[in-house]
Amino acid sequence: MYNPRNANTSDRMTAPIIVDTAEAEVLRALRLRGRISRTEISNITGWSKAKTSQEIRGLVDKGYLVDVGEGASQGGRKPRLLRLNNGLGYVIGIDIGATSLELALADVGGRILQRRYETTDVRLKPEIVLGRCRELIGEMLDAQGSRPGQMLGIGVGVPGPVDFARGVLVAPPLMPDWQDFPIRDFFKEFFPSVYVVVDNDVNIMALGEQRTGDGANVDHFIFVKIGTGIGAGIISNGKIHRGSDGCAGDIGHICVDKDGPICRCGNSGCLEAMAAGPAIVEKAIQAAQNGSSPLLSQMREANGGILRPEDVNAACREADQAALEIIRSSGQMVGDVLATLVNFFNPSHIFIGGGIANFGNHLLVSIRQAVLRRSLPLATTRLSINFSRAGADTGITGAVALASEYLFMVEDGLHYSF
Amino acid sequence: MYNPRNANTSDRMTAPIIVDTAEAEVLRALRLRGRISRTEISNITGWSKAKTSQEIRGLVDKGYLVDVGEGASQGGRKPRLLRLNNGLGYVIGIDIGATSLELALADVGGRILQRRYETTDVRLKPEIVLGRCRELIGEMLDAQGSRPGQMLGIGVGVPGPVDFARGVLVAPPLMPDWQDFPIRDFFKEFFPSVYVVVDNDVNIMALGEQRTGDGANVDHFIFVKIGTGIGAGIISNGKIHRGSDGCAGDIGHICVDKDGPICRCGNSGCLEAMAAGPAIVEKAIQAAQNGSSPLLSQMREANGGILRPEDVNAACREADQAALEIIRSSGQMVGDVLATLVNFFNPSHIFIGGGIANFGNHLLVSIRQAVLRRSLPLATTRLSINFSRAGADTGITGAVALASEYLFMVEDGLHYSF
DNA sequence: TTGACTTTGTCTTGAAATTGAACGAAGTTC
DNA sequence: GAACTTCGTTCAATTTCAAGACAAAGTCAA
Repeated sequence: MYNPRNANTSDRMTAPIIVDTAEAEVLRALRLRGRISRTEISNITGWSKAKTSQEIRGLVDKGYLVDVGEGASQGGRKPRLLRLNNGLGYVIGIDIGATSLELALADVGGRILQRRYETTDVRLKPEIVLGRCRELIGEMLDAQGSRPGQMLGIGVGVPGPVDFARGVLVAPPLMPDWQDFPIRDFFKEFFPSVYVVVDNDVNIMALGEQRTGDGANVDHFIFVKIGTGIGAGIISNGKIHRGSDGCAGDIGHICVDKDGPICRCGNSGCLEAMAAGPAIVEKAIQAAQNGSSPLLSQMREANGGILRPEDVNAACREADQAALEIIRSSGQMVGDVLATLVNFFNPSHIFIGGGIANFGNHLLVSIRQAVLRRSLPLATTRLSINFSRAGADTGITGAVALASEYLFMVEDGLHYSF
Repeated sequence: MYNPRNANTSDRMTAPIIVDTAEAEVLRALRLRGRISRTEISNITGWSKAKTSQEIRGLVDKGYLVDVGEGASQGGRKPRLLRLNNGLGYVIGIDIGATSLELALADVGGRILQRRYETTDVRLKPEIVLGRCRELIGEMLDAQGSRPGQMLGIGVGVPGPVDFARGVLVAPPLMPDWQDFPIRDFFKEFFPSVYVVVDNDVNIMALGEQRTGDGANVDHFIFVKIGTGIGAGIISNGKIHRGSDGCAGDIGHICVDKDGPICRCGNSGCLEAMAAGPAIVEKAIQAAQNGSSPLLSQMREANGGILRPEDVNAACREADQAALEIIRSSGQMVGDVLATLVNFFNPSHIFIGGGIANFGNHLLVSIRQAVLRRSLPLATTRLSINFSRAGADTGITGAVALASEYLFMVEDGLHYSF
């Protein structure tokens, strides 16, 4: 195991672009709109036209903003629209899953320009997995014809509890070798001028939903990932709620049945052990064996004795009763837990994502039913529960968003603008 | 029932004292410390000594701040300490419980100067209960020798879900007649220049814990009230989390046993129906009847056939096994729910308050055990679970804190300073 | 006691930040 | 095509702010 005493983990994140408070406000206004005129910025910030004009000239001179032509007239002279200079450089998003590795190279506006996908095993040593990430980053930069210094930031999502301030994993059940491994420094060694942000995989999905999905402008929502494990990303007041130890949202090990099967965490009857991907497969195999589902049995034989969650999904589409019951039961367990969380947290939206998220409406309906049955009416009348539209892309989108989140930093070091 | 169409509910709260951004910063620094020198304010705000001096002169001239003499020397000239001018006026805190009414008159610094306590029945019409509050406020002001205009704000805590922005109760199970009743306007009619803030009773307890209890400087905590009902106040990032409909923290109706007794909310096996005061009494009566606790039986006879939660508590102190088991079982149910919430929210502290909160360590120990057994180690290693030190005073303290919370308002109307 | 050194708070002054108003450019509307 | 709008810049006037000088009050050690 990695020895943390040898690590030189940098507790302080450094952003590549330092701006002053006024510039940060312009950038914040910019993010609200995407493309924006000077007059609009003046209205949003409350500054005089003179100051706004001057501030923007500074930002354009530094190359952070570019003029992108005229906008529609409001009854007078057409405004000149500005946006972030995409030529400023690139950011990298990395989504590390239990069995896969996904990377994207994007411009500072968050538009993805290149992607890489590979299968891997996260139980391997971090040097191996992250080393491969470094290689792939190099590949993408080369393909982009990038000059040194054009890569500005890296956002990494990992499937385990993260101490966000230090950027390390803490007691990750899935990947014990990663405990306290200084992910940030590992990348910084190769790309010294780049800042690196590490977060939980579900948190980045929530961030992705907020930035590029239906979570925009939603104050309070929960993003639930159902895949090999189950986890939640919490947006409270428009910001990720990480809790006091950075492990908020770890709902996979909530107890749903005291007499349930033993989970890998040691307890019995955890939500994850009863409703996530492996549990679904397990039940499907039983159904295939005991003859209650000839279809699943047939699929299993065709697959060489193996069943995957996708097969159960396919069986659902064929209206296979056993498969439907498996999914319905998973949805109900997830929904029962969510009902508790809805009463407690009162979000306006719940987004479901992860590998199981494409399982069509059977899953969604049973989740909704369970939540509505057990939550307070006041909390559910305006509650929306839906799949994340970004689907399988939510993770990588969020990783890119995480990277661009900390691109600009206010000089006092306390507040992040973007 | 009150007809909301006739109401003229003012959606916008108006604070009696409007300050500019700079003044608000001084007041914020003041709240951090209580009494503070100009130099300290200069350090906290980052302003030059000149600006600080000038800003404070303005606040002293307006009468908001007063000089309270010299502080201890730091090796040179003694600083002159400033604090909020308590002579500025009074605030009123009102804590409305299911069966009781508690009011306090405090100075703007939150120091309670007078108190009133009465039993009532909250199921009565709001005009009756709130009318009595108005009378008691008048009494206290008279006793204080107050001039008109000296009362600045009222903070009201009510036992039900509150739409905080509008200051009205929404679908309150305990008090249906209060639905949409314009509490704010009811007081404003009598005290026109006063602002009124209404919030859930548990939220104000959380606020009280944050202001005058052990919750100071704690970023994320949950305040759990166990009394006639069970509810939670959530502090996320130092602020009350009210959720998207204002009903966050309503954990009393989380299901702990699908086959449990019917709750007044209509569902079965709610935490509140199984572990709160009435359930404890119910179990105690059974124990008294079936002979498993001679002590409880004896107490019941002495009380004229009635048992109260306090009696069960007293029996616990006498090591009565049946009583201990009742409390242990309540604690475990509360703890099981809290375990879920700890995994989800990852607070660093949980404070237990309400009528059952004086039940000594038996309750606390069983809650702790249940939480530790079912929560993630990472979330519990630094978690503290304790009774609220303020005890029975947390509610009224919080109501006063709520009133003083919105005493000063920044002129842009968006940010509250204090 | 005395003299050197600190801390606190005020005041003055010059520099920097910010605004208001004027103005030209560019469009719309009737 | 005249009158009115909107957009953005320029420049002088004003406001804001910080640095530094200074006086007051106090500590500390010889």
